[in-house]
Amino acid sequence: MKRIAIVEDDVFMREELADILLKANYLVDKISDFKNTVSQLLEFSPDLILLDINLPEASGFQICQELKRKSAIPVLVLTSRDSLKDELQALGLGADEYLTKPCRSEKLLARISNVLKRYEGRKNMLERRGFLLDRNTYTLYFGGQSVILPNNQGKLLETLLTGDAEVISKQQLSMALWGTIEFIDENALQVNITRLKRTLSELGMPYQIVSIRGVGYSLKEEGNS
Amino acid sequence: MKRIAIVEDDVFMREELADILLKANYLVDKISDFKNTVSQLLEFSPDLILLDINLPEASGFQICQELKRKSAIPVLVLTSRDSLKDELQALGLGADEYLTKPCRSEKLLARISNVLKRYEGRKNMLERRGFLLDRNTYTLYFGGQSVILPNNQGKLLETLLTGDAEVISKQQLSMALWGTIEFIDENALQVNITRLKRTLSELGMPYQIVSIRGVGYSLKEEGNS
DNA sequence: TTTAATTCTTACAAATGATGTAAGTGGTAT
DNA sequence: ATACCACTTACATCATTTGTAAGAATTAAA
Repeated sequence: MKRIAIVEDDVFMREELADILLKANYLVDKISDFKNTVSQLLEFSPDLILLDINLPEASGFQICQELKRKSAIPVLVLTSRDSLKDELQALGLGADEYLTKPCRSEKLLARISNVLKRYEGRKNMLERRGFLLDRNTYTLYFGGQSVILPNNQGKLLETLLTGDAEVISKQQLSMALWGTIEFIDENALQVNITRLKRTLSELGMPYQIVSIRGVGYSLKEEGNS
Repeated sequence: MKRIAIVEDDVFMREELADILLKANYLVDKISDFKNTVSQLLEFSPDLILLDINLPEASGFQICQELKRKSAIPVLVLTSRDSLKDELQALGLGADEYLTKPCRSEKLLARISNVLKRYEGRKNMLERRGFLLDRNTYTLYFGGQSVILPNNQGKLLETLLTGDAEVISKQQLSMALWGTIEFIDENALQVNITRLKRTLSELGMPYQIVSIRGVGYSLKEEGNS
């Protein structure tokens, strides 16, 4: 059963949407506090997000942009602002669908299942910063290319990407590779990192693995210090 | 530069659309004969298809369905029939987008580039009959699973799929595997076919490779004789 | 039913690729 | 200057892929 998060400040509208979705057999997460909307959403990690544009604290546009940067959850913008400009902006920010209220519930449901179908089978796909990584086979997609990463390199890239821009400790990486935190073989880890570095640079990726002395590694955009 | 095919019987409308697309820097293929629309389209193999529903010979719905069965080209249905029923049907048949005429050109272009972006990087993805095969790495996606096929099995499945339901000769398969038609090693081919069979059945695929005595092989749906 | 052709199965060996190990080089902070 | 940490390279081991070969099973026709 799919989970859908509703981001909508109007209580009446929110409940109506929730009702429609529940009747269509979806699980519903309702957001009512718009302070840390994005972190709340990531916490829920729904299969789809219904997003209003007019919100009290932040703009729906900002939320959409931030969501798309941090996750691969599909976003359906549902708003009463029927302006072409808004629609273009929303789509430009990566929204997957733009619908205007009022909207027939059948239409809404059709669009929702259309979007969900699009993302079907991408459950084990990790999409971050232009990377698309199959967490199962470790096939990596980037800029029209595709490469199969060896298992170890795949695990490393996966943990570096999910850690999201932060520094990843050697313990974490060791855990990902060998499932244990004891007796870390620093050298083996080192060699595997080197191999991943080589693979990424051969693909011409604008990222590079930076070592943080005594701590671990971090995946940084090229050029940034 | 992306190629877009226009399937629209109204000449005035067709030219207007072509004009809009050309100005937006797309290459345009115009279909004006609606007898073998699908084969014409597959011949063109555009990056996207603009499809009208009301057509003289066949229904746009049929065309959409057939297209989606035979190819992975995105279809944007653009019609003057503003009925929810039509929209639901079109989306149900796999259309990627449904817009009603008249439509602002900016909106059309935004939706087009949205759909194109969705298909970006899927250039070397072969999508047939529920299979999704990366022709580069031979990573196979099916029903939420993903597996890496060994090179030979990948090449075999690729040729079996692109040959589209027909019988594929041993010559073709031999060509795909070793790049030559001379000195076909029937046994080596045989062994590789067996291996592919095993892989597919392990994945629980509803297809099976049937041998056509003296000719070659064919990929058939399970249960069909 | 018998026979010959074709297709299939299985096991094995060579080639390729992934991984850990080890020894030595290079860089950095105090 | 020194000690520590990070990096490079080469090599041995292991797993996987692939062609080969020999024999079993299936099919079609007499």
